[in-house]
Amino acid sequence: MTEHTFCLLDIDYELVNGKAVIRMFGRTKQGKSIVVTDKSFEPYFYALLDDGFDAVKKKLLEKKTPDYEIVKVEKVKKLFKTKETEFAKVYTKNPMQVREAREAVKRMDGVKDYFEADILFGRRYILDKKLEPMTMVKVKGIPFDSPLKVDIAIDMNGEPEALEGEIPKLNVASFDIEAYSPKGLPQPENDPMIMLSVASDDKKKVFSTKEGPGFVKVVKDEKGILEEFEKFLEKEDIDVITAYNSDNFDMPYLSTRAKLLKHKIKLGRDERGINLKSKGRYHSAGVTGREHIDLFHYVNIILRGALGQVNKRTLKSVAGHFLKEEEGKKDIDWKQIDKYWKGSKKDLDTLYEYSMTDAVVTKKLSDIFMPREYEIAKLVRVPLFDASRTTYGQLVEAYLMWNAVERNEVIPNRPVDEEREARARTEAFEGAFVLEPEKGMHENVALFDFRSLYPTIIISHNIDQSTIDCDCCKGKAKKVAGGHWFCQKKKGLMPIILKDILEKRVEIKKELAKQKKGSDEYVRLNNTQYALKILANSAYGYLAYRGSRWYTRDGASSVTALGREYIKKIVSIAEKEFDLKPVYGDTDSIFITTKDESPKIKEIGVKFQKKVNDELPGVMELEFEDLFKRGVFVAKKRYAMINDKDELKIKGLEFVRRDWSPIAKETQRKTIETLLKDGDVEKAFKIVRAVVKRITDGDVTVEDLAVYTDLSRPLEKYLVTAPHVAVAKIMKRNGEDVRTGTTIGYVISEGGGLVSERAKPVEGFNIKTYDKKYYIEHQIIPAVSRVMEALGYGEDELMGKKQGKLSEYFG
DNA sequence: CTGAGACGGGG
DNA sequence: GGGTACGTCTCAG
Repeated sequence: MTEHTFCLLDIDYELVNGKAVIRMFGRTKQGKSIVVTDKSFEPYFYALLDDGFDAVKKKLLEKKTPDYEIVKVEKVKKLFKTKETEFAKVYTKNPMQVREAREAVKRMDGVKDYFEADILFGRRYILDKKLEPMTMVKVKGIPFDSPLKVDIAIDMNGEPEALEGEIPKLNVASFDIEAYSPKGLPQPENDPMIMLSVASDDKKKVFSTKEGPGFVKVVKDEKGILEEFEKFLEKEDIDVITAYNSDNFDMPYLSTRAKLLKHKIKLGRDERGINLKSKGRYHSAGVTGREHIDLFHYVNIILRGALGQVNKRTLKSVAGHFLKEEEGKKDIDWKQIDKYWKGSKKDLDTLYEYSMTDAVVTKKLSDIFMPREYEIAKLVRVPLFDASRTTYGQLVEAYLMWNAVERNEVIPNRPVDEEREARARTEAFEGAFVLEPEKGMHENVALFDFRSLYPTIIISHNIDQSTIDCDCCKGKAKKVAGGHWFCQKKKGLMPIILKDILEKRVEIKKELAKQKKGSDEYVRLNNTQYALKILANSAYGYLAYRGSRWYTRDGASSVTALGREYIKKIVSIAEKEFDLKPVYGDTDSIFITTKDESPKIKEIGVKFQKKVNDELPGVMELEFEDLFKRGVFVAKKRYAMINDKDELKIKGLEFVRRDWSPIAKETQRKTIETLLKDGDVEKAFKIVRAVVKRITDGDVTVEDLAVYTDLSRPLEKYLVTAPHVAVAKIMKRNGEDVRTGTTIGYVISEGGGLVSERAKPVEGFNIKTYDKKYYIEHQIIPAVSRVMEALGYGEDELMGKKQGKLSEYFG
């Protein structure tokens, strides 16, 4: 018997003689890859009874069907809707039988319902054994010969034990592929892969078929590229494979190419290929024993809010956001990849550089993102593979689930389809309160906001599925805003875990303050507190999420009702008790200044904040956020601010979308910056007028006007003829090969009729024929008008139709 | 305003 | 595989 301590990377199971064997994959303290099997774990679920346990047990064990086999029934006590309740714990022979068994059991006399019959076997194991993915586990067992590609294989004896402590260094590699496709997005059925690049901590390689710089390893053919990748993963003993949008692109591509080349692709620690799954819009690609993590999910889910709508979620944009410039993505025009590939040696080297950089940039991003993902997986106790692909709601749910198990509470079922749909159909309830802004420019504005408003409301008022309108407090508990009451005797699971999350976060932030900025421990703690913040902020949404196990729509609407009450209350305190001027407020924040907009707001604000906090219940708190020297409020949710450090805070104004021309985007940016930095409306106005004049005078380039959009499907599949579709049709008639993925660049030309009828291809566009009126009225003016209107300038003035008060400048 | 349909990332 | 499913925006009616 040997003992091993390893970091739990992944968990799955294998059927051996009709029984499930748990497999844990990881890396030991000593840096060896390991698989640990456990043959002793049995699948089960709970049945809620309304008849005597013994009678039901007898019936269950007697039942003989080919679909499932009930091997054991035990009597257990669990908390069910806050009350201790008796359940039958029903064991089946293997996990796949649970689905059949649960329905049959539910149909039996004496059984009311089943519970916890929809939890994946590996996750069940983690929950029951109280393990945490991405932390250390100690096991004892017998070594055995495994066909898996691991250093150590152990068949476990006894129980696994979760341990505190650092995890060993994991072998992480990033990869990226390039394909040869003369037109449009590469199609794996037709277009070969020409190179694959990998980057780990100490290796950087491109596998391809042509000679190139030192980092290129030349192979015979495309199949050789696949084999070289497999060899790399095996030799470097890779634990985590990361890439960008690889669930949707690279992995399916590799899979299809391998199939066409009649090559059995083996990227995992066993002989199986890539396990591709597609559920609706979401795809996943897994390989046994290694974690394939697509960083795009992290960007798309976790960073969504942080990046805002302006920033695209392309690798280039994300790299630009997180990496220093010199580390950034090399950019080549990928429409030209085929030309670089077939071109001169210099062209080919450029392509190799590009391919290599893509893998390196991805690796650098994974160095930042993966440790964050580790902390998330650990906190919610879901294997990294799933945690990295999981939405906010599911993360909260996972956290509730392990807490329910720890507290011996029954986990509520997920809603069935009809219930889900019914929830989706219910009318939306009133959301947050937004204070109508005082439009225009303001100076010396202080911003205060509630620390975790919704979580603290849920905690303070004990809002939960199990506590809302409870029988035990009927008539006794006071109804809160929104008209419901919440149990005064028993705490609900959601308030309990939220309190726990907020307290943990405070602790970690204290600890963080003691650490040296940038140290390993600092980064780890910072990632943990970030993950806790994500969880806390997602809790409210989860209450009203239609797929939620702990759904309580009325609970969620009570949260917003209380939120409205609190924010209105502080607006009133600012006005009535401190004679301040609230200029804007949204949900949990308030922008205030003094009546004369003086710097005195700084001192008065301190007193205001203290007064508010004295009145708030325990965990609730109003915090000082920032002081702005100037700001322009345009409308609800649309404003731009600048603080003393000259940092800009722009919200809602970036309705610069991809169908906007560069000249419109640039004009909007310049205008806002000028307004905030100089506080000079006239100057901003001049900028707009100058651009309008440039357009009128024809002083622009095609690139100023061009909008680029990709075709997302075959041309004939478009039902609506958008401008880029119309242009694609023209290009096709001209003999060009336009297909899915082809980027269409177009400019709007002058003339009559629909915009789409006047859209012309960028290439060969006669700059003299652009539609001046369109670019002024539908591009420039809309981009700046909302801001300028808030400052008292109408569209007519902007366009110069009316010689308003600025005629002196342009007269 | 409401409902249906497009779209994201990837080369 | 004990999981069946996203959120946001635009445009037509």
